[in-house]
Order: sequence, then C-alpha cells, then structure tokens
Amino acid sequence: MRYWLMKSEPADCSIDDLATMPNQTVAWYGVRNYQARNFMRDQMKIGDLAFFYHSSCPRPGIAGIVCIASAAYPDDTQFDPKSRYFDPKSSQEEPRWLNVDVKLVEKTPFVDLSVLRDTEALASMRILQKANRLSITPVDAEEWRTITTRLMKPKT
DNA sequence: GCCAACGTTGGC
DNA sequence: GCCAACGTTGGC
Repeated sequence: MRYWLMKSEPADCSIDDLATMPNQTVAWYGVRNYQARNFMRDQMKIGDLAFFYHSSCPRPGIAGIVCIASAAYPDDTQFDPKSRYFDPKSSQEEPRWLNVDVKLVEKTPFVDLSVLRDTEALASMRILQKANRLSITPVDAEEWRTITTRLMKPKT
C-alpha cells in the first residue's frame, strides 16, 4: 500500500465538510492534470492512506487523514456544462478525467505548512519543493511516519 | 494582488 | 516536434 497527499481548497471542501458527508466519503473530483490523474488510475489502491491538505487558504497545512475508498472512475463534473470543471473535449465514450472516492479516517491535530518546512526529515517532500503544483503527490513511508508520529502529537 | 514556475495549446 | 504564448496554481 502507498501513501499520498491530496490538496483540497477548504472553501470548496474542508476536512469538516468531509466529516458531514454521507458515509464521510466524497468523490475527489476536479483533477485536471494528467500526472495526478495517472496516479489515481495506475497506482492508487483501495485502502491507501492520504493526508488531507488544505491549500489556497489563510492557513495551509495537513488537516486530517483519509483513505482511498474506490478505484478510479470517470469524474462526472467533466460532462456538466455548468461545472467549473467542464471539459468540452471529453466525452462519455472516452472520458478524459477520473476520480476516486476518499473516506475520512480521522481529523488530526493541524500540521501547518510552516511546521512541515521546519522539519528537516521532510526536506525532500514533494509538497515542499518550489512551485509544486500537483494536487496529488506520493508520500514515502518515512515521511508519513515522521508526520504522524512526530508532528501530529496533540500538545500536552 | 503579485509573481514564479510549470503544463497545455496550437501554429509552423 | 519545436517553442512561444497563454493559463493556472498557490504561497506570500
């Protein structure tokens, strides 16, 4: 099994929004980048774990943990002319964009981006590299362990 | 709102 | 297949 980091804009879907969804599950729609799509299509497996990351917001950082709850399937929003994610070049016959379902595992103590940056063991994390724009990135097991065991400890 | 970095598009 | 122009991302 693999680990991931998935970005969401909290104005769109925050960790608290996810918690109120039926079955605490949501389709990770709106990915319009081939590399991120291919991660979902080729490498994600049901049961993989991912950090739920808040981006493009006043306080960027990791807000919780989700698990991958489905295989990749066509993203409905690409067919909807009213959606901001509509893609006129896609078709039902040959869908261009996919999504997976993710399910909340837990809301964790918030780990600020600045804290991630200050953690030497995470220096090579994708999310911390300059101009990282991928909305889905792999996280290696060592990085996962550093974050969950060292940075998510509730303050005492 | 700025701007750097990167992906995509389309003319040639 | 090159590459300039353009759009988008996302932290600050």
